Amino acid sequence: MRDGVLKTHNCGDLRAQHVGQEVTLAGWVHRRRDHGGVTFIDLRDRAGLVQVVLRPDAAADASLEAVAGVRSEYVLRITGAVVERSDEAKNPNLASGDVELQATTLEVLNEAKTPPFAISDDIDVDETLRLEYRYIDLRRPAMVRAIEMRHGVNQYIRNFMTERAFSEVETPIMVAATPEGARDYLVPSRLHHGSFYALPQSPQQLKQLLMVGGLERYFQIARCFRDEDLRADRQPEFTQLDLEVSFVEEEDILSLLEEMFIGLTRSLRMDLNVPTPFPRFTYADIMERFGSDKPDLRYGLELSDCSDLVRDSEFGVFRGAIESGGRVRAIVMPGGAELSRKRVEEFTALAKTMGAKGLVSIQFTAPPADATEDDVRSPVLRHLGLETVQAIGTRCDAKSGDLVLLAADVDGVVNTVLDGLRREIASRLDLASPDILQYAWVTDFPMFERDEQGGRWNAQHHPFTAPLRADESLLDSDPARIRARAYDCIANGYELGSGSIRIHQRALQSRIFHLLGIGAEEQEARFGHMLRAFEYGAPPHGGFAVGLDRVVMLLMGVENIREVIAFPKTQSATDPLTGAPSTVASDQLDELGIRLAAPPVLHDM
RNA sequence: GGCCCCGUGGUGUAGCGGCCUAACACGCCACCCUGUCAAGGUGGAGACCGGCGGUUCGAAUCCGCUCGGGGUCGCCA
Repeated sequence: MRDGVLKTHNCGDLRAQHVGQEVTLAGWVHRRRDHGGVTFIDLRDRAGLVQVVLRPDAAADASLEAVAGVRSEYVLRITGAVVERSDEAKNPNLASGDVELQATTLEVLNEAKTPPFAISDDIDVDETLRLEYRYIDLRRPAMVRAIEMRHGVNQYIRNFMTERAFSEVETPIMVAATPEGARDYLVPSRLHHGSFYALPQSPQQLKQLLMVGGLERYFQIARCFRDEDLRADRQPEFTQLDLEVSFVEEEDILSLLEEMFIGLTRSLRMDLNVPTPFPRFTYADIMERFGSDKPDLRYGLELSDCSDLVRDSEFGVFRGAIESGGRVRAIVMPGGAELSRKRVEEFTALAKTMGAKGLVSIQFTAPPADATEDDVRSPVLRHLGLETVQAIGTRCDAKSGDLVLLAADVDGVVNTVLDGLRREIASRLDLASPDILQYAWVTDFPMFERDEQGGRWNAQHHPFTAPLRADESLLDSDPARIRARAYDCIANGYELGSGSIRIHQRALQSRIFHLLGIGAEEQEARFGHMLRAFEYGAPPHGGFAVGLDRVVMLLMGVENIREVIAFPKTQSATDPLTGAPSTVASDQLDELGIRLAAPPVLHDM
């Protein structure tokens, strides 16, 4: 950085090479050590810490006397000489620890109240308090690193995309509401009472229109908004790398993004192991093997289908589940045979919270193939018989000392339950290495899924996704079997992004809308602009969107998206710092033509 | 909407029916101390235990409701 007026150097940047120079620093008092005659101040700025020595004696400038009143987080400007410390006085724990500043003048730029919590990485502070005082929390080194990591990601992406002839295009934040998909955040219109803008869930339609507009290669680091319940990896507003390309097929998009992810990770986290090329799975395959479309692939723990082994057994729970269209599948916990009954019951309790009616356990203290009844501990040994139990153990590839857990239900429930158990087992056995970032692709998603009532079809990805060419013939006969030209990127158990090849022909798009239960009139009202655009020479195109908050989260090795967002919201979507959302004055509502159905509810702590 | 966990001085915890007019560490305040770097020494201030209502002779400790926070299932085209 160019020498400034208030400071010539950063505190954290001072090194032996600066010895002999007179410098002026400005920063915060990280710590003060008053020894009577001499006082040490660790002065902190964004770059780090440096020790300043102040000796306010008769020979010194009178300004140094102010050090007596200096407290933590005071903002100081200090001029002095950079000197090398004596060998005994060097501090190897500090990047600038070989040198220190001998202060000649001191200026208090601002005083500070004692902060509500310590500015330190190794302290565990209530998160609401951190958010209420986020401007103090951001001074912690971990937060500084996270913010800088975000910047690094953004910068890498902009360079990468620019080098490949992509143009960054901004799209509107106030758009038309889309009843499809997630709940919209709405903005009332003053000029059109009763009408609302929506904040975009993603720039999906606009980027497709950019393709029709001939842009060919678009990207944007775009803010997206979805009014749904929050999670550790979900915020109501989040940032996506949004991109769209014309004249491409799946392979173009996947290889472009794979190259980007590899380069991004290696340039920002050289120490991380990134297995390449990224493995690819079809949706059907990955669901069968892991029960999830975003499994953590740093460990195995694959699932096994045991339905055929128990179909004819006397155990009614299994038989019943299969007869009503379900299956019996299993996961193995290596070494789980030594768990007490109580510990095994914990798995059952966990499974029940995820919708399972129960969970069947089998503990093997011998290889399943030649286990006797004495080598098997299971509440259903008698119901299934030793032979079946042996067969289950063999099917699951269980070893002596392992625990097999079986869930019986429809696929949806079994997948949720076994995915949950798989994560829990991996967590207990500490199977996920923090040194690996294991990316993977998932392709061939189903095009449609039934809504909750099992009635009409919904688009699994979104209604502009093209069907696999080979499956187009099923449009009229068997929509459930149609696969979409959609793909996800996953990493370490998170969905990082998804995309698809889009429909670019009006006839096919209209046909899909019909299948989704959107009639001609509704199509015109809600999607007329898209259909019309497709009539004016829409090129084949496809794209992708990457959840950048999650990417930064993985690169920082944290498990919470709020740790990499400067001003995140709480689980109930509030901001303790600014008080959002807030009530508004009644004349503000009057202008918008809005009357509240009920008086606002004010909450106290 | 469901389930689980948490809520004690500024911060983090302990206490889990009477010994609590609440303990410990860090921080804070004052004084001492010229080389420390999580400085040190001496002394001191600071919470009525998220809120409300019950149970009990008696509650921070038990119960109910409620508010706030976190995790998760549903939800997230």
